[in-house]
Parts: sequence; C-alpha cells; structure tokens
Amino acid sequence: MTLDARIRHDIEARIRSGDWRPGHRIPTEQELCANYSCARATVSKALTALSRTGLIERRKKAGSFVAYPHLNTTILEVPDIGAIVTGRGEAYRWVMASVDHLDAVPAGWRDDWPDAAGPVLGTRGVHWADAQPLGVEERLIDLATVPEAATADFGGDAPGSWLLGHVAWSQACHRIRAVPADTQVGRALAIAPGAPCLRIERWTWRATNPVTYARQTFRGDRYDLSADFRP
Amino acid sequence: MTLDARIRHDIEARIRSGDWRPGHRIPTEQELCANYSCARATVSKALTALSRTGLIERRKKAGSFVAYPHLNTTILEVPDIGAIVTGRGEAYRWVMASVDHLDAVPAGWRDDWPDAAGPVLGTRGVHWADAQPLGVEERLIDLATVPEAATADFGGDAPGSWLLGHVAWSQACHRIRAVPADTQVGRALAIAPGAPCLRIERWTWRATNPVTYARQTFRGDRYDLSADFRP
DNA sequence: CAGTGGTCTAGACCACGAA
DNA sequence: TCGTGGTCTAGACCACTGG
Repeated sequence: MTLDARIRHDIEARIRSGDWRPGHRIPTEQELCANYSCARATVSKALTALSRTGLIERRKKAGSFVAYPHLNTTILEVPDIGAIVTGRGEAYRWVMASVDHLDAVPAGWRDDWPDAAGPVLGTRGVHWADAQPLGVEERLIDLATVPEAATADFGGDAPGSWLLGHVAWSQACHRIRAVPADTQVGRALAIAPGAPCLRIERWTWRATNPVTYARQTFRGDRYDLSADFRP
Repeated sequence: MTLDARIRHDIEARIRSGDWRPGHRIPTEQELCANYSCARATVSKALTALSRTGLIERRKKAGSFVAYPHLNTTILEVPDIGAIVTGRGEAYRWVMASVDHLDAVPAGWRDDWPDAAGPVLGTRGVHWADAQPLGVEERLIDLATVPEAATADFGGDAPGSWLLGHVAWSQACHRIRAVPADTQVGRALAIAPGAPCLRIERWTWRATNPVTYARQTFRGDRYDLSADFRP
C-alpha cells in the first residue's frame, strides 16, 4: 500500500468508525506531514482524494473537516422522495401512521432483515403527492446501532430523511421489483389489489452494523425512478 | 481553469468527440510535458484522474491508451442482464425476434424518443433465463450516430451488448417503472395480461447525439434490480 | 494579517514489462 | 535493457478567508 493510500485509509477509518464525527476538524496538512514524516504533496494527494469522494470538506484558512452526509452522494437518489415529488411541481407530504418500540425484529420480517439482533424501532407511513397517496413505507431501525432514534423527534419528515442527516452510513443495498398490491397496500394507496406497484427495499449498514431496513411500495401509475449516468 | 484541469479537459474532449478511438495511444507524459510546458507531476495528475474515471488505461512501459468501454463503469448495472442471470446460476439466452431498417422513428415511439431524426434500426427480442422468458426488449438505434450498426452482426448477443462494446456513450438516462403486462407482452412472457412487470427505459447519448432508446419489460416475479452503494 | 489549502516545479528512485 | 508510469520529496508562490 502506498503512503498516500495509507493516509487516506487511516482518515477514512476514523470517520467510518464514528471516532471523528461530521464537523470534526482534521489535522492540518502540516501536522499530517509531521505525523507521517512525508512531504506535503503526499498528504495533499490523500486529502484531495477524500474530498472528491465527499467524505471531507476542505476550507481555506479554516482547515479540513469531516463532511456532513448529504443527499447527493449517491447517483441513484432512491430515498429522497420529497425532492422528486417537489421537482414535478407537486406538494410532498409524509404522514406517519405508527411508531413502535419493539424488542426484536417481528416475525415475518426476520427473513428480510436477519442482521438486526436487538431491539428495533418500527415505523409505518404514507408518502403523498398533492392529495394522492404515492406509496407506503415500512421501516425498521436498529436501536443498537442508532440508539438516538428511540427518542428522536422525526418532526414532519419521513424517518429516512432523519436518518440521512444523523447517521453516516457506509453501505447501502437496494432491491427494486414490480409486485402486485395486496389488500392492505391497495387500500392505503387507493388502487385495486393486484395492481402493479414498484417496491424498493433498502438495507443500510454503518461498517458491519445494521442501521435500517426500509420497504417502500409505490403506485406503479404514479411513480418511477430516474437515474442519470455518465461513464 | 487550472493547468491540470485543462490537460484533462483537452484529452477528454478528443476521446468524447471520437477523434481518439478506444485503443488509441495517448502521448506519453514527457510529450505532454513538452506540449504544455509544465512539470511531469502536473501531467501525471491529469492522467491519473482520467484513469480513475475509467476513460483511459495506463500501462507501464507501453503508455496510456483510450480505454475500451466496459460494463462496470456505472454503479447500477442495468444493461448487463446476462451477468445477472448467470450470477444466479441460470443459463442466459437472447433470442432475437426481428431487426428492421426504418427510415424514421415509427409512430407511437416518437413521444418516447423525439431526439432521433433520421433512419433508425429497430430490434426486438426476448431475454431468457434457463427455459423461462424473463423479459422482452424493444430497441431503436440511431443510424446517423452509429452507422456501423446497420451492417453489424450482433451474433447471439443482445444489441445492447454490441453497442456497449462499440460505442463510447457519454450519458445515459434510465426510467424504472412498474407496469401491467399488455396482451402482447403477456404472451411473450407467459404471464397473464395485467400482471406486474418491471419496465426499464434507457436513453443513451454520445455528446449531444442520440445513440439508442431501449425499452425492457421484465416479469415482476422473476426479475429485480439490485444496486450496492457506498457514499 | 497570517495560516491554510491549491497548485505547480524540478528532480529523484523504483517496479514493471515490452522490446 | 530501458522507457514508461507510480510515487515521493522539498520547496515555492498564490488566493482565499477567518481571526
């Protein structure tokens, strides 16, 4: 491993582990030069690479800081439903249906989220666009990884928005399918049972710790995903 | 604009314009140093950045070359159906149903692909996993942008595979929806009309020129998209 | 004003791999 | 073998901006 890769790796490990929280000031280039006994260009190379990935933010005179996680770090912006709806010129609204403290992942969900072992927070709600229900969301949050969620005030926001702003997740996995609406979803979304729905499942981890599992089911005739790519 | 950005931009422009084709040898670092009258580190910075984006490939002793477009450049690997199927341990097969030379985008498709003005190649076919039809694909290829497609031998591969290997696309846009199967798709996929299907539409450009429009419709019960992310 | 990152220079040594 | 990229050094000047 090259020296600049080692510096990069060390800093990234500190951030991912939660040792350095968002906003924490990273040692200056000169301090890092001294720590690693190397030239400033080598440190600069490592820090520049980290800032390009969005993990840190560099400000002149002030120094380098651990970046606050922001929404546009991923290319496919699955979770930010509000922005998609608002971008279409419609009014976005989240209606929380229930928040439950559970001692463990409920039966029937264990197959979908075997990672979480301890107590979890279960949330349910509906995403609305204008006066139309857009999709239902069921979510589990691991309270061992995110204990502050137990007492969090989600305000009027969906739990996903709160999580994005409060937890520095390191890995997420999505699964996107077309499924028929069951009777419960059909009633919530005002569509016939069996009507096509887009289901997005999302598993999120911080390092090896499970953070959350979300299952969103959207009306097929009112919602689609878009993604722009450049090679 | 900084000097290394200018070097990077110049080289990228040559590649995107098609002036330097995949496999073309880029001037050595020393030659570029001379051209731009700068230090080798500056040239190296530009070339390293280009190779990290996958646009060029650097080989010791041999030099730097324009990279052949490869499948894993995007995070969400929508087009590579074959790899997904094979990864599940099933046998992938593409069956071409028709290839048509058309003078223009057919009526009924113009709304979906208004970009293409001239003659296009229209293809239809079915993706199979083992002995089960997985999804149907309808595609239009702009022959003004990709004239070699008119006489191309797609072999046993889907047109998308051929395109990925022959055209350096610069931008792609996806749309993912859940739609009900119509009678034609239902018959091709052996499912009931109205059954939920995952539809992926993909528009691809090279610079401002349209390359292709593809519409894939997959059985909802047999196909899903997965995507891993790291912030 | 002074410290910080942003950028660049000139030069060096090394490992690799095609000739 | 020897040209190429990969990496690093020591030093420099500049622009920005917070104290």
